[in-house]
Amino acid sequence: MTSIKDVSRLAGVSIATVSRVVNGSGPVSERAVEKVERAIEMLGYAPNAQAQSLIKKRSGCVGVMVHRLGNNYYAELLNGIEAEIKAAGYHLLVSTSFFSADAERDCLRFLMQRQPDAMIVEPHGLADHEIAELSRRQSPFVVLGRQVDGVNGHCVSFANEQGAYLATRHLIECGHRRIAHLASPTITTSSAPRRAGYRRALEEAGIVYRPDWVVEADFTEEAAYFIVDQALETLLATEPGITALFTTNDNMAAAAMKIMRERDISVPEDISIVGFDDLEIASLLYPGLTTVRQPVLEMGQAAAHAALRAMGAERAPEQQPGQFEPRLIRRGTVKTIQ
Amino acid sequence: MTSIKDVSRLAGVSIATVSRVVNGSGPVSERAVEKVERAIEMLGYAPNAQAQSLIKKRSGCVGVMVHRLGNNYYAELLNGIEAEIKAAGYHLLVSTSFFSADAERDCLRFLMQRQPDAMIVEPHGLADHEIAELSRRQSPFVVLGRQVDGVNGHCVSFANEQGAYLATRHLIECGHRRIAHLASPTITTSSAPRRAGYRRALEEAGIVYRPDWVVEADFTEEAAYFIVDQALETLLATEPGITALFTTNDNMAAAAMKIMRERDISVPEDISIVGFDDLEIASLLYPGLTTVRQPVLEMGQAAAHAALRAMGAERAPEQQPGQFEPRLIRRGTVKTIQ
DNA sequence: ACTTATGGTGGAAACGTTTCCAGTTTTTGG
DNA sequence: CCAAAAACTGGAAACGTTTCCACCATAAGT
Repeated sequence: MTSIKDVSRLAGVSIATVSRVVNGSGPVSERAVEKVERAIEMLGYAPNAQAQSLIKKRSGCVGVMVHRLGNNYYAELLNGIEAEIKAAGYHLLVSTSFFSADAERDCLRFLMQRQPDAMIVEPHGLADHEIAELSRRQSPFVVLGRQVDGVNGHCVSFANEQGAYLATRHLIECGHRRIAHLASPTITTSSAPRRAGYRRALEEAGIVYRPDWVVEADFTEEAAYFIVDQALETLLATEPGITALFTTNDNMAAAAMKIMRERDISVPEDISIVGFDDLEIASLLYPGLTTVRQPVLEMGQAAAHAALRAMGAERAPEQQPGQFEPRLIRRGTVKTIQ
Repeated sequence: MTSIKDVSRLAGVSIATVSRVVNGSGPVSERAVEKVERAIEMLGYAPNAQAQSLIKKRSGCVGVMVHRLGNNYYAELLNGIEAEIKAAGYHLLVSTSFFSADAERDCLRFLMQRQPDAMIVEPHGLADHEIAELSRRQSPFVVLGRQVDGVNGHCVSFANEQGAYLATRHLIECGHRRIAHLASPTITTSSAPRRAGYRRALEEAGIVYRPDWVVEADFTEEAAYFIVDQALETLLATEPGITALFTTNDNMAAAAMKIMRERDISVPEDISIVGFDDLEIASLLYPGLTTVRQPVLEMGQAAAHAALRAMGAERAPEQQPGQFEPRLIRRGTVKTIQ
């Protein structure tokens, strides 16, 4: 790697002068500019970003922690984040933390050691107080997916409980009373509120909540297929059987629809389904998936905006809401019965 | 931010000693270890990764350039890359370069300035010679998606021409002769070979190639929907109409299926469809999408392995093939006619 | 008791930059 | 033509580390 020293030597000027022409700071004679530029060209010199950020106090990077990359939900989220961050001239340092508090701690430590100018994290395993403490170490700090008290920064979240409530209430309004719930693992932040929303809608309608009708499946689709398959096995065996299913996300709903098809159970004729998220797949499936819209892209953008604003970026847009609200999207997987 | 100096001061030892206990290098007395550890604990000290990699010659990061994040194809690819890279103790520095040579140059420059220990890039706009030249600046350098001559590193690619040939031949074998092709923009590396494979199958069967039957659509799904809609408008209007469609990827196929449904064109009764990639969505759609399997996850892993091997990582697996081969996956979107 | 290993320690150079300061040259205005 | 201002330049410190080297003890072998 060629350094600034090589350039200064070749150009016959001092290091300071090279630095000035590279950064356009301070006055430099035309003659010197020319010599330096020629030397840079010849050597293919590019400044070492590590050395730069060591002395300036900014790295030009935003650290991002999410669970996985290989998932349409996170793809969408990252898309929202990246577009905004990049437009403001920053770049992304991404790391994943599969579902475990330890992995999250490791991930965060790694990211923070690189001195990012801001952090955007989506914690699941970490407790609130730990997140709050961490947020004090890194100034712009935005947490995605939940509101945590005492955090030194911004939180961008979604009204999961209300979303699940809307989904379940919709099924109830369509005459369903035997409604199962395909839930995500309890470590997921959205898991508990979605279960709660489901339960609230049930109880509000005077329907008794049956714990054996909420079954847990993994978030990953590959695993989901088998687990959903197994879960449905049990669910479909009960007498009288369920007439509707509320799944904790669209991917699970898609897997459930496939499994039902394989078992000659018609959706929505035999069983109605409501998903969650309204990812692109929801509109591509047949029948179109009735679901609860979570504006994932916008949430990513909001997180990025919050970070940019806190960094004092020029292009920092106005304050966004901290919590996003759900909206029911009716398509073709719910049938009105009786 | 607390530095090693703060720790050394608090512990009452020299900077060198602190460094030794942090890294477990060199001999340190038990007493000193204890004092230093207590000081680290109290201050919450973590070494500055930038300073570290400035003097050691490694950063622990692998730079990755892909086009977009918000796409199931890239999500899968990144998943493959990240899992392997992370397992070897490295982390990802990700940046996207929307389809333009300039954006790719910028992206690469940014990434390389951070002195990654290796680079994994998926170029589209850049010419071969430029990539080859770039590869000489950064030692472990792996290029994804195409084989480029003279590159100083490894290439992981897919036999796109053959894949498109298989897809088209399958349609021909099922009796189709009026087959259209929904293609990706020409800047995409996979675009030309897939068009060529489509054409080869046609000509091999003595079917005349009609340029007006290959229409171009954007890679992004949102745009795809409208463009596919428009493209199909023209395609479906021709007399005698097409009986089959080969799309350049599964997302486009999914969009096409949706559009056909909206127009009361039955798949595969009225029109057969073959996709490309075999992403998860292919098996989730109804009817299941017949497609050409591209092992995206494995390709990501292969790229990561190549990088790790070149970095001399302990956990570097054996040599992977440079080019992956296609395989036709038959599901339900192709009907045998006549 | 005298050399020789050994364990422990701190000083200082180095990594590649930016930036302050002081110095030198050039320009400007009278 | 002279002083003052402005333009330009290079030296050196600083950023937070690691690591080489030298030093001092203490312990071990003759």
